[in-house]
Amino acid sequence: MLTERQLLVLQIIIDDFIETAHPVGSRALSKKGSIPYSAATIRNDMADLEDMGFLEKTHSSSGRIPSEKGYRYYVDHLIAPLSSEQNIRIIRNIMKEGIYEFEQIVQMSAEVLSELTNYTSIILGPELSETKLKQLEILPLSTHTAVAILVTDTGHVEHRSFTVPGKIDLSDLEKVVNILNDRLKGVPIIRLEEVFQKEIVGLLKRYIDDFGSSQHYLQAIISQSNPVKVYIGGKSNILMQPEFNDVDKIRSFYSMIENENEIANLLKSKKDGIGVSIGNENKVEAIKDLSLITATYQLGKDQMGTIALLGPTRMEYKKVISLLSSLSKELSEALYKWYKTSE
Amino acid sequence: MLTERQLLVLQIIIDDFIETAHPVGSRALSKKGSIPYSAATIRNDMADLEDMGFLEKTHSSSGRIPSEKGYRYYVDHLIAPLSSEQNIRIIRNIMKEGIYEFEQIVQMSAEVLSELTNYTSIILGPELSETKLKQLEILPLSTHTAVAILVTDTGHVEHRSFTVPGKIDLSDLEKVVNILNDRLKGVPIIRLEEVFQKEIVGLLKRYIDDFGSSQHYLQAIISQSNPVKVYIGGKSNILMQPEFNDVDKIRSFYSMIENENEIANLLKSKKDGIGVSIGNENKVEAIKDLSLITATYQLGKDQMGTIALLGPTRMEYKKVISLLSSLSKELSEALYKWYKTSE
DNA sequence: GTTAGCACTCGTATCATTTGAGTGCTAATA
DNA sequence: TATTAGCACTCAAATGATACGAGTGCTAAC
Repeated sequence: MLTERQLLVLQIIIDDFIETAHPVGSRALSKKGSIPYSAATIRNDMADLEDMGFLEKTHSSSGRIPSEKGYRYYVDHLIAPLSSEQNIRIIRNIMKEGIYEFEQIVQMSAEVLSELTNYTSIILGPELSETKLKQLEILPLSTHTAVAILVTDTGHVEHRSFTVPGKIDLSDLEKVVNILNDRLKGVPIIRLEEVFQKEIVGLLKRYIDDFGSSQHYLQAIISQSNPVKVYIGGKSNILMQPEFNDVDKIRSFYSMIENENEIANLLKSKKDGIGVSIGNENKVEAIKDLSLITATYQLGKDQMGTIALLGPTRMEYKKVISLLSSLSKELSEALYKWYKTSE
Repeated sequence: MLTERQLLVLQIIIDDFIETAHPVGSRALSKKGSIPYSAATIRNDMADLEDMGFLEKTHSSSGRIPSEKGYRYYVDHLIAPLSSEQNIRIIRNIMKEGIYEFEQIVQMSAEVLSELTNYTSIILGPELSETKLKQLEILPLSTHTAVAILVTDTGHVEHRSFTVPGKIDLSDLEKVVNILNDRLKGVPIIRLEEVFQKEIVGLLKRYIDDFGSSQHYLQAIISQSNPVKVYIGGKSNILMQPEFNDVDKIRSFYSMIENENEIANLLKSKKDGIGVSIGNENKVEAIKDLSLITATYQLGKDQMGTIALLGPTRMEYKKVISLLSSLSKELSEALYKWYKTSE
């Protein structure tokens, strides 16, 4: 369907445009020597490629720029995964310090990723669906206040302080904590509230004198919204890209990127492996002129997190894809080592 | 030194410029009716005010805009603190939900503050100098990994996971945790490391068989850098201001605002009460054309945090100052109630 | 002391013109 | 038949002239 030469032309145009962000003209291409045909020949192919929807013009006598369909074809057929010894070296460098803390390493990865690409990186922590409660503690801080701490088997810690009207009865508190731990340890985080309601409320009512007044607080602790953690790196790096030379674009980008929920939803639905969404392929309005590359990483058996890069549709797909797939592999490995003895 | 009329002119010009962001001309002022003098008279006063350095021109035949000296005078002499029933109502609304968590309330305050003003708000958590250790826990997650949790008397929780090469000996761990709690409870956070070195290392060496190999990990837990928490609200709200219509300005603003350390340093040195730094009065290069209004709030006896708003020098000083002072008062009160029983 | 009047300044908006990189099409060439 | 050269045409962006308007400073009159 596409001749050899047309493929070549398409490829060169996209490469060129990715590099320069300027429309690519036939004459300039021919002169640059990366293709041994005359401007006229290239022009013919360009016209064909435009008819087929792979290229576009910004105005009637401009050079060509890739269409989204063009990028899609490019990503699907024209890029060979880069051998990425260099990437791996960089990534190993992040990892080698020894994982002191999962969150730290993720944060750092996000920053490096963005630094390396000048796009904005987003990392989603693992979904909590399979995470289980390891331990629950409630420490009294004073007569009326206490802090509840919730630890999962992945080492994730959540805490919440609260204040109660009456005095805290220390022996009651101990009883409550014991019962809670007894019944809730090993229960998946997302089922905590359900189990609490079904199995524990009744139990506590029998054992604790004035349980009614405390139920509300306990419930708040247990059912705390457990959003997936979102790490974003280099929000301002993306401003280096020429497509963000427009103040309005910056505004809408930032008001999107600051809404973590939206971002989490954006990424949550991604399936395994590398995913590429170009421009309007994205369902979220605010990034319909950006591209999103996602990769997943494994944590334990069933848990999964997502790494992503958000940049202009004119993105260095080759580099980004290889970088993300390296990183996701390394991350999975490091986390495997870290958690393998947990089960 | 300044005539009544000159004061009036200065005041009106600044008010007008704050509102519109456009240079103010004599004719327009006179016509608007807010001052009962002719354009010529106003012009004379304007010229005098310019000679004295309170006003500036953007070019030889433009209207006047306030100079930094002008803003300074305005802030120091021309604004009467707004009676802020409305502010207080808004703020009370934030507070009344009941403080479930200090951090949550601070975060929320920051956002509301920014929403109300369209500037960027910054809140510094309390300095930890006077905060004391309430409890230290180390929970094993698996044979090689554990998570350490550190709770302060203010209900602040820090945690850190780590992995050790050898197996974790549970009875040793218990001993260690007991010794640590025994010796470190009530010790100010900033002195933790010192006390650990002086009093505990020796002790542990005697009690624990293979203490040498674990010392490193314990140390890491205890001496974790305890930076002051920074909450920033409405990073993108400030883009609404017309002075941010320039992409380069946005770039430099964002690369500053994303460096939390720099911001923490910027605010840490502020003394009690309300502080106003206008333009070049700021020592940090990146905000030399912005104004920073700070207020402090109290937490307990000696601890102090800072609330700030960062906006263009053309800032609604009146509104911002009253808003900040109301909020700092409310925050201090709320925190007082919250922590009063702690000691 | 205040104001009216007037010449002057300068940024901004508008419009015509030029320039240059690009295109499509046709005819010549290999 | 596939490629290339040539040419007329298009359009964005840069340049420059012009008009406009909001502003100023200064002087003289009130």
